[in-house]
Amino acid sequence: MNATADRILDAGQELIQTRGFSAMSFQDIASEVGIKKPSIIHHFPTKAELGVAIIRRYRDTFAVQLRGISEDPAKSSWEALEFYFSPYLFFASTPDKVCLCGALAGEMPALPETMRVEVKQFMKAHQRWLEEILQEGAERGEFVLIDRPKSLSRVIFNSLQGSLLVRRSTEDVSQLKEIINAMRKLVKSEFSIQQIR
Amino acid sequence: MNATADRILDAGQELIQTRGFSAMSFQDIASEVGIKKPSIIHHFPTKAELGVAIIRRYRDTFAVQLRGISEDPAKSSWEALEFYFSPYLFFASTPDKVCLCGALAGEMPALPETMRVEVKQFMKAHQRWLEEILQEGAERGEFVLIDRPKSLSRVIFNSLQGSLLVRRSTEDVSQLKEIINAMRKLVKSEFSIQQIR
DNA sequence: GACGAACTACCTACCGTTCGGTAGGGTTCA
DNA sequence: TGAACCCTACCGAACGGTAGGTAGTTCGTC
Repeated sequence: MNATADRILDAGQELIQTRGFSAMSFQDIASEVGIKKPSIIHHFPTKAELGVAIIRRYRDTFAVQLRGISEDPAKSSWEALEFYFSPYLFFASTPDKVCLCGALAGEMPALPETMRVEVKQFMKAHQRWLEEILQEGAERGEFVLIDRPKSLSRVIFNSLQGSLLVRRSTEDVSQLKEIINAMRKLVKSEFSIQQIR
Repeated sequence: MNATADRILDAGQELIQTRGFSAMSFQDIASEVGIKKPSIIHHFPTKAELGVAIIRRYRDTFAVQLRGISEDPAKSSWEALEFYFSPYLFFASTPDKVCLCGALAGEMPALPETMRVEVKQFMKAHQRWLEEILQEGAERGEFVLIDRPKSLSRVIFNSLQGSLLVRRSTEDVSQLKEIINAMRKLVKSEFSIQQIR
């Protein structure tokens, strides 16, 4: 019983995450939703405005969920981190989906300026969330960080984004799971250290 | 004094690395090289064939250079690893360039089948190279690996690819340098371990 | 309660532009 | 003489977006 505008956003997001913004057309969305092309333009006057709306909705829902966890004192930092991993694990279970911001980052120079602004804010928010989770987990003693939270959050974030990207080009579907396992170890220092200089 | 075909490949590669294959047109290349559009088609009959030629050339030159290092007994595994890092560091010094295979991986579902095959081989070769470098370095005692070479090579490869991607969306240009420093530490276990379970 | 204004949602038909690609002619040079 | 190279002039299809119109709903006013 979704409104048409929502179904347009759904179809558009799906197409961006699988094929990319440049390769997605109004016609593709129209076919998916079951309406005609100008009807989409009725709801979102330009392709750029549609793109901005998709990014904002995605970021907002993610932000709300994450804030819900971080502000709940019953939830541990570990649970927050696992929640942060969960969408990546979901994407990895699909044939070709990647994180929305990763997909858009891949075609930044081709995006309209209004969308670039949104993507940048999106990226910043992601890195900040992750850094806060690590920082708090370290302060609580849940994590034993192998490096500074800022540096570590970048390694984790970039690895996850890269994994989704690389996974598309390898038959190997387990790659992201392995990366996430490595990241779990990274924040708990569970590696079997052979030698320390 | 390059031949026209080479200049077409140069311009095409540059455009893929900055804007992507889908967003690159024959007209863009023609303008860059200073010839007309059909002249490009004279050298490369279809866009897909041009794409394949660009990937093969890129992969071959990289493979030759890397083999030259790995087969030179005077070169250490550390030097091989640094050589592997070097193109990423170069890309990071440009405004928007990413690794060719990373750029293409981002639009895999939109690529012609012939190109997808090449990209897959490209990815496999990269991961194999890196794994061999790590393996050999560990056997020589140059590296002290914090995890299995296969798992570690994936973390490194994905982090590097992800860094180039993410860097486009952040003002922060130092991000890739930090990642590479973290990776250097990762293969030498130079982290200041706070606690080991 | 009746009625017209205004609005939303969606449509058909079409615009100019750009896309990848084709046909065929002219020039250069071995 | 003929192959390699580059050109002008096209093509059909698809692109984002516009113009104009038709239903159906909402709402203020008498």
